[in-house]
Amino acid sequence: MQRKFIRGEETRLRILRTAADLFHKQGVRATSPDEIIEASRTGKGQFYHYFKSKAGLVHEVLQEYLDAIQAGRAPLSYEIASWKDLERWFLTQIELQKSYQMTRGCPFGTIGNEVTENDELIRQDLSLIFELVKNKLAAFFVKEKAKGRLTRRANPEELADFCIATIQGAMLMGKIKRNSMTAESAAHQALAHLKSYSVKPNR
Amino acid sequence: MQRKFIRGEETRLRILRTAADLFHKQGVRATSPDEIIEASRTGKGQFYHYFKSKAGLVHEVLQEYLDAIQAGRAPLSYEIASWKDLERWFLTQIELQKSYQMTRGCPFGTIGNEVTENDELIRQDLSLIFELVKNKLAAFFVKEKAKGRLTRRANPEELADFCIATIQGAMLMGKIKRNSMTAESAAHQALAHLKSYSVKPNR
DNA sequence: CTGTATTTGTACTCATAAGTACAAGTGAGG
DNA sequence: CCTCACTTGTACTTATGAGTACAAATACAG
Repeated sequence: MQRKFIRGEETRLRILRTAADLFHKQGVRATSPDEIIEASRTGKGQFYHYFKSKAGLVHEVLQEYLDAIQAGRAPLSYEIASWKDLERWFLTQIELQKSYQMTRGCPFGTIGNEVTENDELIRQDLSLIFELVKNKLAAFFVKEKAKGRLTRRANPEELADFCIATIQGAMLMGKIKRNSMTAESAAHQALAHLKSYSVKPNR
Repeated sequence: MQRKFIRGEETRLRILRTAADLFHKQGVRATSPDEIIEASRTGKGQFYHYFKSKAGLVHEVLQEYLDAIQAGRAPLSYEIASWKDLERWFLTQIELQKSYQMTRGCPFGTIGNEVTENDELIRQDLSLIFELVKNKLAAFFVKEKAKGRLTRRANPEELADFCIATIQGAMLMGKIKRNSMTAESAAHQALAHLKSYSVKPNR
């Protein structure tokens, strides 16, 4: 009895993906259920059958992002094993943004900026995502440090947070200016700073 | 005939300020004219008498921010004449954020993240604000460089953009995590990086 | 081939968003 | 003291947002 209820699962996924895309494009608030329903070629029936509310859908969208990052299904790799990987991590995000002609920001940042005190659950979902990303970045710095390739001063978590903050700011500015140059140069500045912690191992 | 039509100007300002505060708190999209009207203790009549539409109001709010920065009426100083000033520029923004218990981000970033392709005018208003800020920051780096206190490599505009991107990202993360620590450490990292361009003048 | 679980479609509801229409009030200059 | 520009109040209007109700279709289990 393996493949049961597949039809519905596909519908659910179609709604989820469409919603994620619209949220990324224009934010949560600006996206109505009706718009998601039309873009996903479904109906009210399905929408509220598979999701209990719009807020519930947002939660599931974020959950899916989290899972994707954990499972390596995200459009960029969060597994950093080298400085080259880290550079890719920065630049790929801007490349993705360019693929939308700089009209979008980071999907998480976009949603994050909309949260108010009434969206506590959403805020926590986002916190979790950023926590996960931070840990993945910090893991790299920890390893480098263990190998004696980072100065004693370097604090892995702090550096990881710095990476996230910079790329978020860079992408936001990129979207506002509709121009990738400042985003790219901010990323390069950040990378230069990070590398300044790097030292030649003694042996 | 100096003081004529003051009553109306006060009403207009009250609406403008209330709107700015609500936009900062919860974003533009989440703020309805009715909410602004109620919070400013006015009425529909006044609202549409003094502003042609909600979009027009947003534009005027941003215009007012721009003027305030130019006139030095902003809640933080954008006139940077020393590294100390620059540090203050970074940290004051986070202090302001703390005064709202980390429930808000940067007023410009908050609005900026909401813009879509239908808000071209608003996007341009924001671009102008950031351009102004960038120029003020860049002016400092230009002066330092002229005095031989920055390495030849240092590109003032690029450094200014880096400042803006970092503080924007830091404040966004601060809001999402509802916690100032990462924002503060990101700001310190950024400052450390900027200072790394600083050199002792030869004479 | 029939009953039950799942999936889908359509019509309705109720509140809010954004704006209009227009009447009435206010107040300074002549 | 009257008039006209400015200011304010209240009642519509029309569209959209978010969700409910419920019937019909479909699909597999036995």
